[in-house]
Amino acid sequence: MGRSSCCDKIGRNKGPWTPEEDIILVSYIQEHGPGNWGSIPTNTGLRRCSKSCRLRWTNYLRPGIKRGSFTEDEENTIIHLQELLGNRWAAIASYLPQRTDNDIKNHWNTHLKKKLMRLPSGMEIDRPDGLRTRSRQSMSKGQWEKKLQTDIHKAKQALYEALSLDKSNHLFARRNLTFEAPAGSTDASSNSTCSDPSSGMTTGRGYLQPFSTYASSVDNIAKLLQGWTKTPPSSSSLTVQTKSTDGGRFCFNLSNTVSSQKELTEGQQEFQDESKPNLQEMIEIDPPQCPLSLLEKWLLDDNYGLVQGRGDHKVTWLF
DNA sequence: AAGGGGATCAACCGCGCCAGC
DNA sequence: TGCTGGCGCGGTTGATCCCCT
Repeated sequence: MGRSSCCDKIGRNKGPWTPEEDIILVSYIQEHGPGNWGSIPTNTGLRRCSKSCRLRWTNYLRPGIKRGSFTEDEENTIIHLQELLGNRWAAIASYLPQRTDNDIKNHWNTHLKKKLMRLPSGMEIDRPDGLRTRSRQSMSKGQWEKKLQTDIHKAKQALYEALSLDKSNHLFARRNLTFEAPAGSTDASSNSTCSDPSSGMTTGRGYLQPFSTYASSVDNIAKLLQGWTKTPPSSSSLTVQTKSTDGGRFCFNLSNTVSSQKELTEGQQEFQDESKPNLQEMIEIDPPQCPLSLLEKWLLDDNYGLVQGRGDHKVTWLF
């Protein structure tokens, strides 16, 4: 007989989480930071085991999670990494920080496995960068790993250049942007545009995807936390508007204060990085000094975010 | 309109690792 | 050195959704 599950304890809830439970969990983590999962049921009165709390947070409530369908690029990355690493979903997820290992695992089992099975042996998978990779019988692992590193390096370089060009404008940091998903869109991250009312400029989803990514995640939590706030909104703020899944307009802001973070413990600071946005009916965003520096750090440090396991998704907070 | 079956995905389960004692 | 508890991970389950007949 195996040992009994921690969830088997009398009085423990099982099954789907209720919005009330989510609120309790998010509120607690907002205050104390993630980790020390065992103390959560005790301190919050949640009738959930520590594992369940951790899972709920990492797979669903954690900010920065990108939900919705996988892009072709993401799928190809997963396919290659699966070939390289096997079913080490956490390791694979570390290359796709916005996706959870559970998501990737599910997507692999439900879509990609079948997709690969349908491909005749030797069929090539198109990659957006023009490279072509043979499925199931590709180059050696070492070769592919090198190639992956090169691809990542190229992507970083392109991003770095893009940011260098845009730094002078710093549109999203200094100005009031309106960020809208098309009416009827079920995923704010998939078809969003961002416009700068002062310049009339509109950017595509690539440039501001971090916002939309966060929006899709915030959409889950913000609905639960309407009216809940810890700190008053900042005066110089960035307002982001999107439309919620039910078609109604949905606004949020993010606030980020670098100096205050220095006084926090490492664990708290990591959490602050992730969860800084105050989730309110209308949440406020300060000019994202910290997000940009995080991005810059990632750009400048080859190892940043690439070798960290699932528990250390410090780069999930991308802006 | 109803229901059957496949697809999807959130959540659970059990094992292994590791740090602290 | 062995034990214990906390946590992470991969595999699996089951509820719900969706499509087809």
